[in-house]
Amino acid sequence: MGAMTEAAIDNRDTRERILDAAEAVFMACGYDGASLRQITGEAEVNLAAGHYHFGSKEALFQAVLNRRLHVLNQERLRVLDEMEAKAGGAPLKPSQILDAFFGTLLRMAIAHGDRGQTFLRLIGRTLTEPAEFIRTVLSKEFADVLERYKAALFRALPEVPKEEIVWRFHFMLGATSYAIAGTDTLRLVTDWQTGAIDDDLERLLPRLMSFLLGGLRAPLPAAASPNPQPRGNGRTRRKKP
Amino acid sequence: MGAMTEAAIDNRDTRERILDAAEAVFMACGYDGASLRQITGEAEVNLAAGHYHFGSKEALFQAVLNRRLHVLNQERLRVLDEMEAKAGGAPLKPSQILDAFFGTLLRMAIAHGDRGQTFLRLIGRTLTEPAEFIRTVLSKEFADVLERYKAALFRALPEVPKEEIVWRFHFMLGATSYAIAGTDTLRLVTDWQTGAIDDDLERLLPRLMSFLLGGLRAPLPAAASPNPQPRGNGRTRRKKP
DNA sequence: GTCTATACCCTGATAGAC
DNA sequence: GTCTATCAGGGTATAGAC
Repeated sequence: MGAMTEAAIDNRDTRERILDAAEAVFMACGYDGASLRQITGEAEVNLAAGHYHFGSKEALFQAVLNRRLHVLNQERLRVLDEMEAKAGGAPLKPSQILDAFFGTLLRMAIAHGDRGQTFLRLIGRTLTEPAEFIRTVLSKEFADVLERYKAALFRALPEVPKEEIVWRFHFMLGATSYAIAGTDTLRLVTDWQTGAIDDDLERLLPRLMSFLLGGLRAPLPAAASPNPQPRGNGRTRRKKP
Repeated sequence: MGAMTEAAIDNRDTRERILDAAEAVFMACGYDGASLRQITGEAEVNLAAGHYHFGSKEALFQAVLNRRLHVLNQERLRVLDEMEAKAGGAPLKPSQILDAFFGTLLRMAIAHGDRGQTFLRLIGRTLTEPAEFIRTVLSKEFADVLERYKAALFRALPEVPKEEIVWRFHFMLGATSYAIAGTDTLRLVTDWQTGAIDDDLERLLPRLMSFLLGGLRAPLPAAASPNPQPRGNGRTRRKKP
């Protein structure tokens, strides 16, 4: 403890500084767009220091990601645990599950202010990164959480085929990634130069949630019919037995 | 005409060869992952030929994209025109509009076999590319189509605020991009090593369509209340005045 | 006009001195 | 642990061959 020399302090600071700078630059430029020289320059450390502490650009990105994703997913598990405990064995409602998964994400981002927004956009961006190794990282980090949430959804919607639920989970992830990847993408659809992006972040949650719920609980597609004209237009609802 | 010298023929072939090779490599490696040397090498042309014909890697990518996107969006406009003509002034049904937009995409892909699948994955991948210039390209290419389809949706859902429709359009684009970006992403959610991906492509359309329709027509979120617990769980429907 | 050869500066990565 | 030097590979630009 008294052995906490200046060198050791510097070391810890170097690592943290690199992580912080990397998060900002990755966020601003994407994985490929960011350069190690830019990151280490902003962190005011030597170029090789990045390689010394993390080994490679990929590993650095992975470290940046995990630092945030881990606490998010732990929180997601905690919330789900709490809900299931409170339900005492009864299946949860779909709206509860979606809120625990997607709501936790957005609420954590809102709670952390600007930093949270950066983190949110980074995640959104990352979920849409095509690089192979990134999806490997993600699938590992998300494996537990997704398994738990899928199970919860299976129980919540026993009349919906599991295959269908998995697909719809996938659709929901896509919609959410797009929504949080930043307003850049939104400009594809709209022309508003909404300066009020911060406002919109708070409104995003209810908006997104009703969309996701509507999609998750939509009438099932006609079984195995490859009919190109879906007929599920009306308000037909699946009847309970 | 008689002046169609060998040089001119070679010229056309060079451009086409570069485009074809670029499409394949971009598709396989993503934008950043692909290198001009790899592309020109596979096309068996000189490295600088790419730069001569297209000016830059970005411009080449843009050319690759537009070649496919243009015909897709033209078809989308044609289908919408046809529907609206047939409706004779009456608003279209949301299901028709979504089918014209998303169904046209998937049906064109299915109709073109393997080539179509490549094209589909390329588009899905592109829609999730974070690079700035790519979204610039996309927003130009999609401007007309999105404007037309937004207008159609506004007319189809007069009781839903336009702002909400735009958001939901955005969500739908995200869900679809994810769905078609390839099964790689799907492995995040599922463990099935489904070899039958081709089968699934045909089933994707009805699946996706019911999800999107459900989301588009979902009950509206509680107006301006930043309540984190969305209550739109039941089938409450917005009343007409 | 088309295409080639070549050079320039950037990137990520590594080895070895301190 | 930290830094310097150096490497192969990337996109880009240009001068010159046909």
